[in-house]
Amino acid sequence: MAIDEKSANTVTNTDAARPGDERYDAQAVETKWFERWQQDAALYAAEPDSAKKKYYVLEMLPYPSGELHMGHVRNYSIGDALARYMWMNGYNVLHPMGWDSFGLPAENAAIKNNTPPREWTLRNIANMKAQMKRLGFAYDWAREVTTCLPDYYRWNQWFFLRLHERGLVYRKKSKVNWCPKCATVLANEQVLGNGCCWRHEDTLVEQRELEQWFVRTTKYAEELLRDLDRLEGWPEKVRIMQRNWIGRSEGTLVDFKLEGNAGPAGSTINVFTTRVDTIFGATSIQLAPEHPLVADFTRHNQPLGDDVRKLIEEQRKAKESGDIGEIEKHGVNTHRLAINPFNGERIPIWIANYILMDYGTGAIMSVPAHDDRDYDFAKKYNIEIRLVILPVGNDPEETMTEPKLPFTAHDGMLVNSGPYSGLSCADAIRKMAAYAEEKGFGKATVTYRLKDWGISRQRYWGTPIPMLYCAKDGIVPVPDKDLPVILPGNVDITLTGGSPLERVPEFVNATCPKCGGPARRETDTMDTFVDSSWYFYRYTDASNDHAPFDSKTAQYWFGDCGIDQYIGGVEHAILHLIYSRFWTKFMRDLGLITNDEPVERLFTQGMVIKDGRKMSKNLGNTVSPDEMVARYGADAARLYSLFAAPPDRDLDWQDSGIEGIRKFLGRVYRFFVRTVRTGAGGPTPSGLPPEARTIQRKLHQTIKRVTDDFQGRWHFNTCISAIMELMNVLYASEEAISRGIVPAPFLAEVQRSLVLLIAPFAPYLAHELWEMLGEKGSLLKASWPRYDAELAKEEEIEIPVQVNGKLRSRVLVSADADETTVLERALADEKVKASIAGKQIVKKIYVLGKMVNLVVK
RNA sequence: GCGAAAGUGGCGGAAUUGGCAGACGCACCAGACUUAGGAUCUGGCGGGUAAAACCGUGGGGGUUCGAGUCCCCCCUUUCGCACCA
Repeated sequence: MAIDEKSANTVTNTDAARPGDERYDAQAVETKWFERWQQDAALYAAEPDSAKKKYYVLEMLPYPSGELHMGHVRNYSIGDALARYMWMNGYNVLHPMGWDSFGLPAENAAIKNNTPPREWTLRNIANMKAQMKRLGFAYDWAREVTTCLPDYYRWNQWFFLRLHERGLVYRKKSKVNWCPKCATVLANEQVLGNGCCWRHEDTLVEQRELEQWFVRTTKYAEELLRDLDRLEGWPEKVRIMQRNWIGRSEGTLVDFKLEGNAGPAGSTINVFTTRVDTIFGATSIQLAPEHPLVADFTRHNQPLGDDVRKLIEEQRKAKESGDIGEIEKHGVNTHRLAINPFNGERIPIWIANYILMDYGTGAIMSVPAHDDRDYDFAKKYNIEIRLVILPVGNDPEETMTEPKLPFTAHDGMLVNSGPYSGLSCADAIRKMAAYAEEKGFGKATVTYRLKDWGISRQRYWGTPIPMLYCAKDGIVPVPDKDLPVILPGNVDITLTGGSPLERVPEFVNATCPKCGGPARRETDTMDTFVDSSWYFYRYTDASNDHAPFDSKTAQYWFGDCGIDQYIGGVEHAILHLIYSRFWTKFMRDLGLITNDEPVERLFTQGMVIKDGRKMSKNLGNTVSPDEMVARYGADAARLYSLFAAPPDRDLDWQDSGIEGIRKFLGRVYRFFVRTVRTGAGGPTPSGLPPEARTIQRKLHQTIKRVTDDFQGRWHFNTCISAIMELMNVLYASEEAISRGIVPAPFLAEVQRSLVLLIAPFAPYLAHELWEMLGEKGSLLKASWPRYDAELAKEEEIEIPVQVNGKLRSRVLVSADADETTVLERALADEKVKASIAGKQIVKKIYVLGKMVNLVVK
């Protein structure tokens, strides 16, 4: 039946022959409210207001692929429920949305459909925005950020210039994936497991060295690591992942001189080790195949050069296929010697496939007795294994006896180590590092796994890097006044080689701002992670055209601790969230903001699974939000995505489940249709009849459960169960209600509270019911219901009685009954009597309000 | 290999602090209403039994009056990291 205000507000036919026919027409109701909401653009607007407490709730912005998927719906349903809850609690809520709209898929789509990336992207945005609006998400669209538009990306360029001024961005040669058939650069994701191009499955991808721009994220490595301890509102999992990614490692750098004429005169091999205490046990040096010295060794040694090339190839393949770590260890002996600076010993220099050039110094001292990998290698090539650490421990049997090799524990004692013999490992590390530093051949140091961030992309659809190359003045930054450097349209992005922008003379040819002569523009664009590193600051002041944002405004919304609640997928635990943290620290040092961290609380929601696998287009097991909205309505789709599992866990999508939610919404609606009496307000009378008291108790229990979950653990699935239970109680009381036993003002209070409770989860239905109740004000401005602990209390409770820990009976007692009374009642119970007959009670346990346990013998 | 999370009915899941295992929902079964029911309302629903007893939270031990929850060992799944020197 079609819903209009008239019929909804009328006392509905309780004597209808077929009560089930009062069906909830979700489409009609949702369309009505959808249209109303479209007419009020400022519905969810927020402005800084020092009189109110702010709350910044943010969901990760989507890539505009064209369609929302269920993962999005779930993510935004969580954030929207929270935003609405905070609104109803009187907070000044900032809840924005935007588009992470640069990136490769737009270029692929352009090639496939012959559509310019910009057009394709903006069309997708329009579609997804419409989907979001139809789902009823309460975003302040006036703050929409679209990263591919010049009013946003000009500030990427502005930040790039600031980084450049501070030496935080630099140029370095680096390897990129290059497909000879495509004649272009590939992203890592476009290189298949077998090392071939995704478009040419028979063509091996090559590595090419190109000059690229790097952001010096490592400058903040220490702070990024240290501040992780402060992020108590983040999942431990994410903090661990970031800690591992940063990969701080304390150790010692030691120079080994080359003997005789090995290598260029006076050259040394710089080794990084965390175990300098084992250096007297070093029996070889191992170099990464790509170590710079290797070229010297192979220059006049053809066979060695061939072997090294094999090692390089092996390593590269293993890295690409992801099973580096499992490949068989191989190496070649250079037959050169290096000198251990601690004891003057000559040890052979090898080149090995298990040494990585991009960690430490690309060279290690090999101590087979005390390292698993070195041990394997030494066994294979018959290199000496020399024990220099003995175990010391609580067990005298083990102490100072020869351990099973390799012995890798680092709480032992040194032996065979000259003057250091007898020291503990920890002491030896300190003393040996100090000695190395004093003698000038080494020092204690810290290395990180974290690398500087390469941001150059040989791609079209990204932010142009604002740099110029002048024959006379070299590398020259574009002056601020010339920003933005606009990304040209009408660019041929078919894969014919090189960066697409190189083929646009109007773009490439520029004038040097220093000398006025001709200059060539940088044709690489920025990694899209730059866009998402600071977008949430832009939301605070999205249309600012003279700065990325106003500092004061940003300060209001970020406060000291950042975004109050950030919600997104765990797949962004590392890259996006490390870059964002870096960018925040950089902006703080720039004086733009005062917070040290961007996000105070982070919530990572689980994936949406169907038929046991992640929902994805490739697997063909997707569920379309549009279809769900058309069949069940937005409320049902949202409610189900919250009901089916706790939000931090994976959600197993079942079509039959959403059906159940649809029924529930109808049940709520029908209850209102049958029971709402207009003008039934007024204070709830005291001394309610028992039928009403039952409802009141359940109501207050429900408010408590839902409120507690919002405040704490966010298990919205149990919130919704609680509301369902309340509905069940109301249905059970329907006779009392229709007979007028439940006082009308109290019933009105129940109805009002019920609407407020479901408002964060099912806004369409909530608004319809709110109106049905005759409420005029905005539902978002209504106050969240409060519970009264006294009213929530049960008057009578059922106490289970156990005998020897086994449930034997239950007794009903008043809630304030004391121990004596409860035990008396328990002992008087027939079933209890029967099970303790002939036995002696040795102990009586009563847990207040919980249970009785009688221990008998 | 290292680290993290998880394992509960036919299914999704509840049990927040050591205290009635299976809330809520799906599916299923029965009843009511009905010209009709794929609507609606009500009831039932871990295994087992005539009813009880008894058994039951991946497996095995343990602590406790009492364990899904705590401790030890093991198995499985998922995720992250991984020759990181």
